[in-house]
Amino acid sequence: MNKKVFIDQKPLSCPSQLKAIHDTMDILSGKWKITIIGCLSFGDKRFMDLMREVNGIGSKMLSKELQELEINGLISRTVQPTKPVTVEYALTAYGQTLRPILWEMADWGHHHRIKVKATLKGEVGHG
Amino acid sequence: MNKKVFIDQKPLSCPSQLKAIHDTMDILSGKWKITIIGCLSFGDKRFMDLMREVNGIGSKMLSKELQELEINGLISRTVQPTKPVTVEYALTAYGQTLRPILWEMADWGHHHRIKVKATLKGEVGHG
DNA sequence: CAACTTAGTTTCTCGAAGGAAACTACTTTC
DNA sequence: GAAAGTAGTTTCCTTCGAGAAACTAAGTTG
Repeated sequence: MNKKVFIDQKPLSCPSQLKAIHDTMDILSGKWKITIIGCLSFGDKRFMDLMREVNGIGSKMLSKELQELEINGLISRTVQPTKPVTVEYALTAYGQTLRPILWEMADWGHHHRIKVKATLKGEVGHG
Repeated sequence: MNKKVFIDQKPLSCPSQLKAIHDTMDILSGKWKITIIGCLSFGDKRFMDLMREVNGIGSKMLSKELQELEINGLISRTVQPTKPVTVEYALTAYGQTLRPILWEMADWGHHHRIKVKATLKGEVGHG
């Protein structure tokens, strides 16, 4: 668990590391994937639920993003034998393993916002 | 430091968290940013060094990606008074704060690769 | 059988991302 | 003064990501 003590000193550029980072980025890329994952982190959702909750998404994009997430094992798609048929999407246990990454990114993004705000203020006062 | 004990239970979808994650993703997006950051994590580099080391990049893209990284404070650009003038790019202390994210992503991407390989083997043996 | 719901797919379109090659501008070396 | 090295910029072109709207398909209700 104190692997980071070492990690923080090392360069992060061995080609295999970069490839791995890019793989992760690719899987999370696309305008809606992270929002969808976030949405499903609250609990299972059906297609129409996601259409309503993911603000601004169209059915084509939702369908495409869900397919990609499913192919990568991050979410599961279960057809329920209801009438009419409904489809339940859920974060898989594997999808949950993204949490550390997503929290690190949320954390960094939050700090970045604060830093940018501070920089702007500094520039206004200065120039 | 054991914030994660709590974090791992919570959903990650409060709009502000998602916004922060997307901010981070945007800053790291672009085909070459991560490779450039990785490259600079070994030490300072000049424009032509990066052209040589970042395989496949063109001068237009390198210039553009460097500008964006500089705007976000992740790298610094220093004109050296040599003849002919050279320009040194370096990871800033702020750029270094991306390390935890990048290592989490490298880690996850590595595990994902192993998992995908295992899945493929399983499918071949099975069907 | 018309209207509505669920869960998508298809088509058409536009703008952004990215690449190749040529060009700028300055300086040193031969 | 031509060639080569520095650090880019500009132009032109192609491809990819994404959106809007229409359409499919199956079942349900009145």
